[in-house]
Amino acid sequence: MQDVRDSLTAQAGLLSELMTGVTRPVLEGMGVTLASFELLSVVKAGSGNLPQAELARRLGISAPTLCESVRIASDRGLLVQKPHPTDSRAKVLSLTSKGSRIVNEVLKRVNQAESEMVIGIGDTELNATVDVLKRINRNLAKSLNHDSPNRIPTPSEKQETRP
Amino acid sequence: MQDVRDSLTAQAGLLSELMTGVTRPVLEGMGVTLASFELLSVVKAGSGNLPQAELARRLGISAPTLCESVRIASDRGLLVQKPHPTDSRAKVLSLTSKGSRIVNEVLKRVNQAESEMVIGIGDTELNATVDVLKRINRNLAKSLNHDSPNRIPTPSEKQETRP
DNA sequence: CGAATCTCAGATTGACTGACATTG
DNA sequence: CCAATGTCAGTCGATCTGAGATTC
Repeated sequence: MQDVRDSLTAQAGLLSELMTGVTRPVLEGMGVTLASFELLSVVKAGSGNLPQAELARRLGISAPTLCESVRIASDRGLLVQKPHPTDSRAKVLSLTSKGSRIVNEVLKRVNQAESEMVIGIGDTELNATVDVLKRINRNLAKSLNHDSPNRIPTPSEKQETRP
Repeated sequence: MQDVRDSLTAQAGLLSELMTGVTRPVLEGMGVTLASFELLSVVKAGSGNLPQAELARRLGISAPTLCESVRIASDRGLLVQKPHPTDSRAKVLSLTSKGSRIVNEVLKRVNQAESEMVIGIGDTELNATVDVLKRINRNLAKSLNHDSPNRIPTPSEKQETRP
């Protein structure tokens, strides 16, 4: 039966969808879009010392798009741009207290939802599930890299796709 | 540790992302957007006898958005509109052979990826994983309905949110 | 008459490519 | 001189809300 594989992707997709259903109302209540929140998250993860180009890479968006996102978040007082300490082409981003507060608030709500969602499920089962998902993702990533080299290239590794 | 819960959502999200990474290049190769493909999928699932309003509900988009999507897909010869047999307000959609061919092609590629992703994973593990995911989603859906009634209402169940 | 279906018009969001100045 | 960074300008795809015509 293909049903198992099929519902595996379906259930994983549903889980993701439900989780964004958790974050969406929280973000709306704070007047922040999902795109802005994702930006704030990677800025936080980068501890305020990553240049915009690297953040764009991590978010999987283009530099101009990030630039616009930064402008919006900056206008709303969620983050600030500072010159890069050693490379004066680059700018690094860091969260304001307001931006930081928003990220923490959303993460708190997400953690709460994550606690609720595993009620009645044992640690052994949970670990086994995560393990299987990881193996599946490894397989999937391998088969992706195999027949479609869609990776986001870091700028130093450029190659001619066609001469 | 919260790591287990945390990586659960992360891995589920990654799986979804990787799967869209599978479909995207196939769709691009056929000149079809993801939104169009999703429309074609639900049209196929509805066996060509669902009115647009119901399709919009299933896709979670508004009627005008669906109307526009239909126009695009119709212009490209992927589906056709026909009058509803009994309700002359409504129109039903059905796939053209071209639209049907595209859906089948993408599904074939998805099935192939799904086969590859479970290599080396036993049936028992797989079934257990799906089972856990289903339970998690049930918990999550319950907690969502609880503190934010965000369901898409079918038009006959309307209620005043505020008088 | 109220409700449902579809469509048109206008606005918004988030992404893209291309071009450009500045700097490494 | 070439590569990388950030930004501006223009465009596009997918969504929304509001309004309207038609039909149940």
